[in-house]
Amino acid sequence: MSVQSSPTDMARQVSCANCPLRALPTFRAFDDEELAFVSSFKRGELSVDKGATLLSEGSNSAHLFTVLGGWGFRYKLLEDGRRQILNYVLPGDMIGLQGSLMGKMQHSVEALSPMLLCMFERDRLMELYRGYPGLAYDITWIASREERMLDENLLSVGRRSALERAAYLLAFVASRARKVGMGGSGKVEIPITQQHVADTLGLSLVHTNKTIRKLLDRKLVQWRDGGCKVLDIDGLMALADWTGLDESTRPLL
Amino acid sequence: MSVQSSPTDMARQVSCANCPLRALPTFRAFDDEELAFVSSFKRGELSVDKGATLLSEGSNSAHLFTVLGGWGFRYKLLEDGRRQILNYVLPGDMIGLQGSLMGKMQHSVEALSPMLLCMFERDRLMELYRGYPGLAYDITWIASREERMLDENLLSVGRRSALERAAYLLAFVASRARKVGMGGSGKVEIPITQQHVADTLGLSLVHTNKTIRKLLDRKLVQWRDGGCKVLDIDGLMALADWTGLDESTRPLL
DNA sequence: CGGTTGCTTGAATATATTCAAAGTTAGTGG
DNA sequence: CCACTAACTTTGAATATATTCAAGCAACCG
Repeated sequence: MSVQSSPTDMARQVSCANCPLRALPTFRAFDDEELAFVSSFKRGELSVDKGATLLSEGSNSAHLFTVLGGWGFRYKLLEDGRRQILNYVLPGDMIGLQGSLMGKMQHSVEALSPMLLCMFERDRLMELYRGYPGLAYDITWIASREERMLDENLLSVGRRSALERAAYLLAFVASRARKVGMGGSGKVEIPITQQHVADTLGLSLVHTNKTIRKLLDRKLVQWRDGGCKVLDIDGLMALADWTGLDESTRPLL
Repeated sequence: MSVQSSPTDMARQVSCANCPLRALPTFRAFDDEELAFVSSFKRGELSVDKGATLLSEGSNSAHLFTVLGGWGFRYKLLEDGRRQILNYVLPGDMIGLQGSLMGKMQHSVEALSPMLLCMFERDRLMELYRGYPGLAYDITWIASREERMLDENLLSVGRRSALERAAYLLAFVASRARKVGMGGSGKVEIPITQQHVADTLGLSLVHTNKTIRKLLDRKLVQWRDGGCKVLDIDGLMALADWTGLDESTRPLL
């Protein structure tokens, strides 16, 4: 449950070519020209504490981010405070794209742990589209991937039982985390509270607690240190009738 | 509840420049060059009956479509047959983009009424990205718009009460329909059954029926001819605490 | 130590599902 | 024109699932 975050003494700590994320097999290789552009597109790094609001609904953010490290989540609120968590954001994910394309943000993003982000300027997005069609295609691909994850989440909230939903959620987040090297060789530990789980599944806190208990009893997960340690992803997947994300590699901007 | 669909005697019935949809104020104006490319990108028209499956989960469709007329919906199934409707598709919407970008379809699309679609070849998508960055941007914008709608749907299914959910759904679909000229000067009639509503809201058919009854009692909608006539969109919006899609204009491919 | 945050529990209540059946409507074929 | 069917809507009752309310507990922090 740790994230490397060092004080921001320089505007540019990690060069894109040496980005540790890019070395992971999940991400497709970029050629030199693409890498050079992405490097120049990068305007700085942002590091935030756990609990920080990165982007908020209704605002008109001038930036676009790629997560370098840490965990976060996207959510929406109703007037009276009811909250729905839409998806989680992990290293390699892009945030703020919706806002960059369409003006105002329609959702908020909050950090679940300390986070380190790569910052891009939305104004240069058109330049990317003009000069780098391959990267433009990648951005559409990334938007489409988010859509696919939302489809799955909606299926889950709409049609799975509480137990299946919880199993799906934890398997889903843990398997995404694995792919970006979180948890290393051991088990993934997700830094969420049961309130976050409740707000993702569309259930009350009390009922979520009782549902998670069943997963604990089956030894599929452990709950500790204010987080969830996922012991048996395959078991969770079987319980939820979920076959996993069938991604081979994906782009990293 | 009618859709103009004439027999397909020619491969190309409507030229893009004269596309009746394009004339609507919802859609942004395209310049001649863009219009010429879109026209050349178009490979034909597809007209299908109510109930037809346009795209199905797991398949590897070679095509991309824009809806010219009629109603449809996107959905996913669980192994045991439980169905979740993810979103509705209306004239001006693009379908099959996810499949085109990422290979296999992860959801299915079915026609709710007779539909007329404009067909594009996925192989030429890269050509579009290379030669027409403005259109490439538009496609990303379209993907992002779908994501935004899914965010709203997820908020609704996860956090709204049954009554609020039903009100939101009908207001949402009706207001999208209005924008593309469906219903003309009168009230919008949505060609869905209560089973569709149930599968969208994540509720059982029986409970959905009892919930819709409350909307009927409040005279917000009427149910007839196997469809829903939306009488009072503002009333539905107020009930659901939903402020509407804040779109000005959007691209039409 | 006192305060806060997060987890846990039981009981009362509310919401939603399942089961079973019947009514309605439009369409089909005799 | 009528009987028959299929698809959709409606209803009531029994049951299951989930929420709310109300406490209490454990860990952590200043």
